[in-house]
Amino acid sequence: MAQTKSAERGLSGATVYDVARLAGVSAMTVSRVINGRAGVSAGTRDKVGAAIEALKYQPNLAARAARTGTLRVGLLYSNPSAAFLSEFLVGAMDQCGQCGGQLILERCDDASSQRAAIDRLIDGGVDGILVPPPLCDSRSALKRLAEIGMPSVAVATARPAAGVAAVRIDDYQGALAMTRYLIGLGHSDIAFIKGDPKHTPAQLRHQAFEDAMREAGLAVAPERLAQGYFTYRSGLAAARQLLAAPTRPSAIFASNDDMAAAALAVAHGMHLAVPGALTVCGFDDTPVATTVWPELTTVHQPIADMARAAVTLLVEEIRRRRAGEPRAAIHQLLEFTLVVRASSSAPDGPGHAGAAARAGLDAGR
Amino acid sequence: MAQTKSAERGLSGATVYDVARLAGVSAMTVSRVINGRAGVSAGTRDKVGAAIEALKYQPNLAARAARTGTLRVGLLYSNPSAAFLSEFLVGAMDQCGQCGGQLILERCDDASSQRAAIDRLIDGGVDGILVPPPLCDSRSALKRLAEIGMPSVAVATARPAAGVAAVRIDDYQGALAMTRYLIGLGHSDIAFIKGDPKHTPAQLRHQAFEDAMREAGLAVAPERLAQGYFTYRSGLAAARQLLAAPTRPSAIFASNDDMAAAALAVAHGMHLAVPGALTVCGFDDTPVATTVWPELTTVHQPIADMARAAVTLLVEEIRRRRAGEPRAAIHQLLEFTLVVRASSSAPDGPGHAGAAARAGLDAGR
DNA sequence: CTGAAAGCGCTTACAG
DNA sequence: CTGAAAGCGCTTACAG
Repeated sequence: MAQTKSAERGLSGATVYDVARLAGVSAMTVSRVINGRAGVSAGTRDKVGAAIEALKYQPNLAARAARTGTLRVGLLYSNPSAAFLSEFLVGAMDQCGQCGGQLILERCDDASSQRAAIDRLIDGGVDGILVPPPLCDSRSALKRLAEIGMPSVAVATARPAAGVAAVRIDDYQGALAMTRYLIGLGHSDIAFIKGDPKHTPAQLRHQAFEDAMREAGLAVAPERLAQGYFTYRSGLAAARQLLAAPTRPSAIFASNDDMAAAALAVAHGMHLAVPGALTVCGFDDTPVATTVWPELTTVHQPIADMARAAVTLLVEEIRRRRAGEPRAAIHQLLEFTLVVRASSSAPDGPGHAGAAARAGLDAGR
Repeated sequence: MAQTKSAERGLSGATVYDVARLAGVSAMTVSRVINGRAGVSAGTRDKVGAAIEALKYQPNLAARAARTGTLRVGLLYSNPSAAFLSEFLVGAMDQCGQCGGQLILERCDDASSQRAAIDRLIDGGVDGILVPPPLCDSRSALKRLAEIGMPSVAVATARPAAGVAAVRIDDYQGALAMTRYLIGLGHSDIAFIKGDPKHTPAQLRHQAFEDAMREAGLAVAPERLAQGYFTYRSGLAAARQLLAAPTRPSAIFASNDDMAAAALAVAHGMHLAVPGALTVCGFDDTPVATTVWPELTTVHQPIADMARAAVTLLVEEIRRRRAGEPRAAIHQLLEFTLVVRASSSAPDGPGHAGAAARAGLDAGR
């Protein structure tokens, strides 16, 4: 029995006491160094650091949690895309693991069950709550969390409520970059599929599209705009409508990947070569972007990193609450990436070569 | 400070001692009842149970882990579908939470990094490893885990290696049920898109299709079979090939949802109404099944439940190893469900009405 | 700047 | 069938 002890605790069974003995200090001091607390001389700090290295010491998170009280991080999720959820979970678990926190999942499907789900998390003793989309855009959910003073972080909402911490990319800049990229390729007649107006990113993405077009001196005719709702099916209808116009656009920018995938399906149905006859772009870089063919040019959101950042922000808010300090409510912006894949190219259909020529972009032909 | 104590531990700050006092027993006995250990009289058990109820007592997982040594469950994942991963994570985290275990994720992208990923998990001190697809079909990964005597559970592999515990659905019965359902609808000319031959479920699903057809006295012409690789793109090519045959089948059964979604896209491109002119079915019930339009009839795998079962099996294997008992290597089969959605119906194309009539199924027209 | 002591809530031998 | 005691590895007041 006794000989299995070290095996049960990974390869290095070292404890604070082993480190303390080797470094010639007390366990207390080791603890102080590990937790980066002030009031340790540089020399002592180095000695302890060396001992930790030598012993390959890793703190026992369970023991720490027993003393400190485990940080319980609640995650309120609601029918999100599986792609978003899996990446988000990977990032959140990773960061929770780093700080010995425990992640507790609670699902709520419709708005009416939000309150119940929040109550279940509270009953479960969570110290703070992560609110990914689409819940992060729900006024009532956020309001309830604020009322009970629960530390919380909204993730990927374009216009976070004041007073609530948030992590997101800049949807406006992302859509601006995509539109400028298309214009740079030589497209001047670009259609846009709008997202669900209830989700805040939809508005910013649309606004950025219009602004980038105006900035380039390009017009956006009403028939180049279609309303979608972020679903594949709504993308099907929107793309059919856009491509039924008397003259066809040379590119379609859909405000998420699901709708872009639908536009691709409609284009194939009309025997339009993508990207030759029609360029199609999405937003989010979800797995569907690399599932469909050709793979989608899109804007990548670093979801796992956003989750890690959200956990870090939440832990800080929890600390502040315990210390009696006011909320920090930091809004953190992460970098997006424009990912160019096979679904976009310079326009080259019969009606578009001229446009490209006018823009002086196909001089090489 | 002291008054925040109970707040830090959820609503009920009760400990074993509180329960013990109320029940008039010792903390030890409470512990025994909680852990379902034998050697407690029915009367005592009831008293303790009542006290737990009254105090809304919830065991402090961190404290338990500090004493027992946290169970560290490794999850070796490798570029799986996001849909699979998110559901799997939800189930695995849930079950790990129940037993105070900690889930540690390790990603390995290609076969060459498998060994390194396994070593990282071992260095991280995991007690056992969960192996979801496609890694569960990797001989080398499983062999390595067996060599070092690491308790492990393969998930969703159709033919688990002997000596390794496994959780799965019966792919053969699932594909048999789907084929019989199509035949029952009146289809007699059914095409099949095979999956990646490297993945074990692919073979069983194909075999079941052939067997169900034979059982009904129906022939499967060579041009009704196409090779796919579980990807959307391979499904596109396979469906084009199947639908280019001189006579068209009335139904296509793809051995996963991604390929069925591709078949749908090809059908739309050929202006074939689904399900009117062509029935399309998938397998797995991933989110794409409800993303595309019409939504796919498919076979549902209860992935979250499979993850829960896998964690339970793994914990048991770990216990056996610690107790010096031999591996149990249980193979657990979970129920699948045939989910009928809008992509399937009785055949009613010009060439197929006759077939249905012959089967006596459209007497109502 | 550093340490000896007490304790987090639970469970594991060991007794009865 | 039941319990008193010791201890998991860590950290938190309290001293110096």
